[in-house]
Amino acid sequence: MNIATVIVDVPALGTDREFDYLIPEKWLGIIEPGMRVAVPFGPRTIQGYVTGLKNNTDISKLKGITEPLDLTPVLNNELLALGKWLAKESLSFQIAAYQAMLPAAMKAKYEKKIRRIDNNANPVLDHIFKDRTEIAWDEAENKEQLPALHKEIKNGNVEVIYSVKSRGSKKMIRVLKLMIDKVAIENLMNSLRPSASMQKKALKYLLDYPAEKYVAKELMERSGVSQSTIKTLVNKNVFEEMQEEIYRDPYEHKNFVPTKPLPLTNEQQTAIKPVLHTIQEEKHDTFLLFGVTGSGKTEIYLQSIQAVLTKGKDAIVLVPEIALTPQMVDRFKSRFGNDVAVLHSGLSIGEKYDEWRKIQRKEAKVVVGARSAIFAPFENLGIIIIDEEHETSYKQEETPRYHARDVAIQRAAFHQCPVILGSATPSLESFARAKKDVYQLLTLSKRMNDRGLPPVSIVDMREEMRNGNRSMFSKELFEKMEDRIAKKEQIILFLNRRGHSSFMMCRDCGYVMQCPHCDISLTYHRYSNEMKCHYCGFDTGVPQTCPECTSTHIRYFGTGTQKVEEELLKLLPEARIVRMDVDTTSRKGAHEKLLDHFQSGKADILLGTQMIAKGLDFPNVTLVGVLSADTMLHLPDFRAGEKTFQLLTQVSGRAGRHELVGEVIIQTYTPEHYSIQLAGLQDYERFYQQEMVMRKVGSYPPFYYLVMITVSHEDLMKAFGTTDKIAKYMGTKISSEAMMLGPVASSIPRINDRYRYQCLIKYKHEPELNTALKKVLEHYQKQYIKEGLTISIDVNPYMMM
DNA sequence: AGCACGCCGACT
DNA sequence: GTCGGCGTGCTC
Repeated sequence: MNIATVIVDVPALGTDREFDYLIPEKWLGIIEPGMRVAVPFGPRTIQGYVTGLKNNTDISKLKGITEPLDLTPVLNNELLALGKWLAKESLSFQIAAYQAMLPAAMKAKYEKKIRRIDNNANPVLDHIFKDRTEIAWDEAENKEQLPALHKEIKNGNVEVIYSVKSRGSKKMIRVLKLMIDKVAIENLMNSLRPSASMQKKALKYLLDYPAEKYVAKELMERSGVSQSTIKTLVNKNVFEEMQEEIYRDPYEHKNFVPTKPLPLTNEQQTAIKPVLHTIQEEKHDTFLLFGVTGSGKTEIYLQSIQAVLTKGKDAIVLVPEIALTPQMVDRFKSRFGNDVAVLHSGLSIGEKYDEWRKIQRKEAKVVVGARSAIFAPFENLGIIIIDEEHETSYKQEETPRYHARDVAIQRAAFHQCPVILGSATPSLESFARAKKDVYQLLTLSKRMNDRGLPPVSIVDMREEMRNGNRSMFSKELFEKMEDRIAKKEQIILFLNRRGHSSFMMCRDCGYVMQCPHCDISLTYHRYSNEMKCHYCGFDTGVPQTCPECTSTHIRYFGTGTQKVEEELLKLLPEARIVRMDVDTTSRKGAHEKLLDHFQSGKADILLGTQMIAKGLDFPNVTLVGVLSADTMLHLPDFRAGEKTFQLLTQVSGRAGRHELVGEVIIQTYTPEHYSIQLAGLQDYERFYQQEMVMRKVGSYPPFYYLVMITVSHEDLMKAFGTTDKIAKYMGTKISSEAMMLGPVASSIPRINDRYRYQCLIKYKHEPELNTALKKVLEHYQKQYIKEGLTISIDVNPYMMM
């Protein structure tokens, strides 16, 4: 077994396969599948992943592996196979799959240097190198020394060297291990010359504070001796010097109050029983835990995990990024203490790497994290839990475009363990599967506090308008807000749009200010006093006069969180407001700070977008207001109704979770829409029935599977023409049962100066579809990548724009 | 993705 | 006649 098969770090079609390398004698038995290695590839050295070992190859001119980059494999056999499966399913490169499965810190960094190899006097090289033997390629490039160096390369006086640097930043600390006992220390002290006072000081410290190991820095500080004294003692074999890895613990300064399993209600007991049974039997099964908000799903997760840990196995809990609040993490940390690793996007690259290492070194048994935590390198997985399973953030929107739910089921089948999908508003796909007994349905219909769900009142804003109320708050909402503030209770206001106003229009000529790079109107941001594009980030000043007709009658339409905040300050000057949206939470830790502020009662109103809809639990909140329920409903997406229903239900669930009775007000211009009506009634079953009819009529999931092909190019005709050709080609490759829609311009026809066309395939069963799609990629990617054409294929898309 | 090899225009 | 443009094709 002296040949390794390697997937190299070159994301291209031609290189998306295994390459064979000879394992040099000195690495034999050391290099294993799943390790990262540095390998020569063409003229350079790059990173690769060893996928297997073998004895024979058809390749005659085999190169040798340069060196291993890991001490132990970073991917086990299960994960290696999973990556291969993932690449195939999502039509992406295997290397991209492996990279998505590992923390970003493991992505290779490359260094290109020029090394001097002549020994003769050479004025040109003497000038360039001075007294160094190596210089960075970039440096030479910046100083425009490359032409001269090229000549010297030809002359054989310098060579180009490539190296792979792992950015894996293990944080190391110098530790001194005590090698002699107390008696020996005393003997040594007595034998020292009187002038060696510093050494005596250090040794005295050792006697005063006995320990096996000392952190070098601490020892030096506390005993008051210097580096050189320590060095002397190391030379005298008092200490052995070593490096130890330390973890950056983002929760270092937090204390967790340990919690015990809570008694389960009858309903919870019934629900958890089949899960525990599956854990005992070590079988694979997928459960859909359908429980209204506040019905105690989390306690079921916690106790299922407890059962898994008792069996000596590990658990993965996925939570949507926006719900990965300190509140949620605390619940797991409190129950399982240091066994919990947390992975979310708020951590730095280094912190994420540390959490990952904790899992790999088997120091954590439970991981709570966002989407990518599904790849946690557990070897003995006992359960996978996906909370809020309907959340679209479980679908990765860049390659590899995978859905965490699919990966979870794939992994659980391998480990023969259960998957729990939990939600108060399951995705139609999952609920349909539960109805067909593909998943086992577990239901929690009662809230823990035995209160019904809070009453929801739907306010018709058209009616308000007719009655002369032109503000963004209906009479009912405003009165209730005044009432709550008077009672010192808290309010959550939800608005699904950040910024100030959604667009700016000239009242004289109707001009709407648009992004010059995207076909979308610019959003007015008051505080920064800018017009911003929410798609490409473009920003420009706010015009005082209409750029079209120079009129000064400019008006801002639509309402964003900023504008609501301003209005609130005017209407309820005594109210203290916390605004939470992308603009106020972009700074690290801001999210937590704002929530703490509200939690501790330092604010009366929490105003925010999406991010406040999930998982938050504030006992003192008794009023939830949705300012405009329609913003989502009219998006060009067949899931718009589903998303609206889910969002309204989630937001409503924020009220009255504890002792105080809650109330919800939904403002809308389309009160008759079934998504809004049924969200008001909190009737998921009926919503499901109704929505399924719509899906059936429209031939959408869960009745059909989808594949979306999006083509973009700076030239409109190029984008359209290519899409058209692809659509025609794919049309010939699918059966009569399937449907080919398009090409059509994307609903945002231009982003970042690139025109976008798309086509959609709807199908039930097409075994040859993947092969045909791969052909399309091969054909076009090869031909057009340099012209700047991009083709993306999204299997089971969630973003329809 | 790089980079080298390879075939056509403006210079010592 | 050579230096150098960037168009294909390969990388174990």
